[in-house]
Amino acid sequence: MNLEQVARRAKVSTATVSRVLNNASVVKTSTRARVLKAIEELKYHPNLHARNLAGGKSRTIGMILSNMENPFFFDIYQTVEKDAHAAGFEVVVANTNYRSEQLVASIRLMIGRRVAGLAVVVSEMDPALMDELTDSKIPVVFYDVGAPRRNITNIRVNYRRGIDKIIDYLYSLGHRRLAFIGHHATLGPINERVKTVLDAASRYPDLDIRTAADDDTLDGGRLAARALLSGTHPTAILCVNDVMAVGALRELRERGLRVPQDISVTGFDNVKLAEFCYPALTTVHIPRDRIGHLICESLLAKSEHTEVADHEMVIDPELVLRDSTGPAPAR
Amino acid sequence: MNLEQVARRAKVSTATVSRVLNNASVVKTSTRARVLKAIEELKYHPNLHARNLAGGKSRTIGMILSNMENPFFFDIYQTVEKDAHAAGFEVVVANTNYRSEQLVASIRLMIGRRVAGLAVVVSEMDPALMDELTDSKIPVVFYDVGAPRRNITNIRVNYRRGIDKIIDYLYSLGHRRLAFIGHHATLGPINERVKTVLDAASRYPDLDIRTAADDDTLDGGRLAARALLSGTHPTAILCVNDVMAVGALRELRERGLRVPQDISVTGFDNVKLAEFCYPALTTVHIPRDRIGHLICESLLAKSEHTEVADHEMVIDPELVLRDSTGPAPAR
DNA sequence: TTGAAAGCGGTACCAG
DNA sequence: CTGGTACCGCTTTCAA
Repeated sequence: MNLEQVARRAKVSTATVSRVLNNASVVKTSTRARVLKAIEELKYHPNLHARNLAGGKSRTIGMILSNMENPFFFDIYQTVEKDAHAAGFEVVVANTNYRSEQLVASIRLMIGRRVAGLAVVVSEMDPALMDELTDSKIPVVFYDVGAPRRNITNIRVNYRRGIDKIIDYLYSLGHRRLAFIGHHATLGPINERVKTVLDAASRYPDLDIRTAADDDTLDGGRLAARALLSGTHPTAILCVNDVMAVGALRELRERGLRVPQDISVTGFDNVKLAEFCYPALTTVHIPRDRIGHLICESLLAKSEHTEVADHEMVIDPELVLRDSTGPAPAR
Repeated sequence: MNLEQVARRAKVSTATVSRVLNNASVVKTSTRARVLKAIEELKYHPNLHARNLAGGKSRTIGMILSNMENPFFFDIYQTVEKDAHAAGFEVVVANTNYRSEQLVASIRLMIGRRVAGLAVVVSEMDPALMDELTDSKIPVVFYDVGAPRRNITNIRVNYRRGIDKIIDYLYSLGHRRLAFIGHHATLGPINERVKTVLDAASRYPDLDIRTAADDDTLDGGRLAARALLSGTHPTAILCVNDVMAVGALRELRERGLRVPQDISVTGFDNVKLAEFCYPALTTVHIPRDRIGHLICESLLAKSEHTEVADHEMVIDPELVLRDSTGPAPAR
C-alpha cells in the first residue's frame, strides 16, 4: 500500500496525495476530499522510513538511559516525552543497564535513525563515543556526564551540595559511623560519586565511613546493606538513590534493626516511592521534571536551528526530611 | 555521509560497500579491509531509514503498553527486549497511559514504521483498531485483550482464578466485608475485572463488597483507599495490582490502621516491590517473564514466516502469601 | 492547483 | 569477486 495506489484511486498524482498528507493548503477542497476518501478506503498508512529519507528531517528525538526501571530515569523520560509530543515530536528510548557496550550500540542506533536530537542520561561515558556523537552533527544534551562541547549542552546536578547537606544533617544528629551504598558502574560519575561522598565526609575528622556497591535495584540495595552489616554496623546508611535505600530498608527490617531508632537511612532523588515506603525516606530532591523540560527545550531549540547557548546548567538539590533518620543511638 | 562517499574513498562501488556492511562473505579480504577503513575514517553510519526502505524488512518490533511506570508492564517489556536483542531485533515502545486516543496514535505510528511485529499489552482496545491492525498484515500479539483472529495471537491470564483464590483465602480468614480497588479504564478488561471480582464474591452470599477506582499509581491507590475508608471500613482490601496496594498501605498507615491486624490488603502481579514494601504483600503471581517470552517467541516466529498456530494461551496464576493478610479482626 | 520527475541512501539482481 | 542499475515510498522543485 503506497502513495501511488492512493493516487491512482483518487485519480491524482502522487505529488498531490503527498500534499494533502502534509496539509499543504494549496490543494483544492474537492480534490483533497477525494484523496482523503481514497486513503480511508485503502487504509493507507504512509511509510515513515520513506518519509524520513525523502524529507531529510526526522521529527523524533532519541533518549538513552542507564536504567529505566529506576523511577529517577523514568520520570525524566516521561516529562521529555510529554514535552516532545506537545511539540509534535516522537521519542524513542534505549536502556543501557549501565553497560557501556550497550551504550555504544544505542548511540550508533540513534545516529542510524538520524534522530532530530538526542538526550543522553547515563552514568557511563566513553570519550571516543562523545567524538562519534559530536561528528554526527546531531543536537545532543547530556545529563550528568561529560563536559560541555560544541553542539552539546550539559545539564548537571550539584551532587556535592546534596551530599554535604545529608552529611551535615546526620553529623548534627550525632552520627559518626556512616556507610555509603552505591551501585556498580566502573566508569564515570558513580565512582566519582563515591569520591564525592568520601570527600564530603572528610570535612569531619571524627567521621568514619565505609562503602558497598551492588546493582541499582531493590535487591541490590538489600545486598549492599547486608554486606555493610557484618561486624559493628554503622549508625547511618547513605544510599546513592531511593530505590537502593528501599532495598536496604528491607534488609534492616529483616534483621530486626529499627529505622531510625537503631539506624538511620537516607535516599537520594526523592522519587514517589520515597514517600510510600516505610519508614518514609529522608532524601534529597532532584527536580526530574525540570531536568526533563530543560532537555526537551534545549533539544527542540537546536533542532529548529534556533540559537541556544551551549551552556552548562547546574541544579542545586534540596534536603527532604522524613522518617528514616533520627538521632544516633547512644552506645 | 552516505554509501557513495564511502565507496569513492575506498575506490569501490556502492554495491561492494553494501556487501561488507551486511557481511556478505563474497568480498575479497583486502577489499573488505579498504572499505572498513574508509567507513572508520569517515565515521560513516548507515541510514536505517534508507536501509529499511530498500530492504523492505524491518528488524524492529514494536510494543505498546498501558503504563510503563507500573513494573508489571515494565517487566514484560524488559524480557521482550532481552529476547528480541538476542535474536538481533530492536524494540521500540510506546506508552498509552490508558488513553485510547494515544493507543490509536501509537498503533498508527507502529504501522507507519512497518515494524516486523507488534506486541499490544494494554487494557483499552477498540475493535476498529483491531481491524486496522489486522489489515496491516503486521504480526500482532495481544496480551489480555481482544479475541483471537487471523494473524493475531492472544495471551491471557485467568484472572478469575486468581481472584477466586484471593477471595477464598480471605473468606477462610473470616473476612466478610471486602473492598476492591481498581483503576480508571472505561473500556475493556478493567471494568471486566471489577465484574469478575463482584462475580467471584457473589459465590459467598454473606460477603459484602465495595469498590473504588483511581489512577494506576501509588497516589491513585492511596486516594482510592481513602475513599473506601469513610464510614465503617472493610476488613480487607483487594487491589487490582501491587502498586496500588502499596499506595493503599500508606493511607492505612497514616490513619493508624495496622495491617494486617486491623485490616488486610492484597495486591496482584507479584512485582518486586511487593516483597519490599511494608508489610510485604500477599498477592497473586503473574509470570511476567513467561508472558514476555511467549510474546517474543510468537512474534519472531511469525515474522520469520515460521508457521505458528494462532492459538490463545492462558496462564493460571498462583497465590503468594506474605504479611499483609491475617484473620479478620473480632468485632 | 496539479503533474512530472529528480532525488534521499540503501539493497539486490544481473552481468562481466 | 565486483560494478552497474533498477527500484523502495515519499518529498520537493519546476512547469504547465
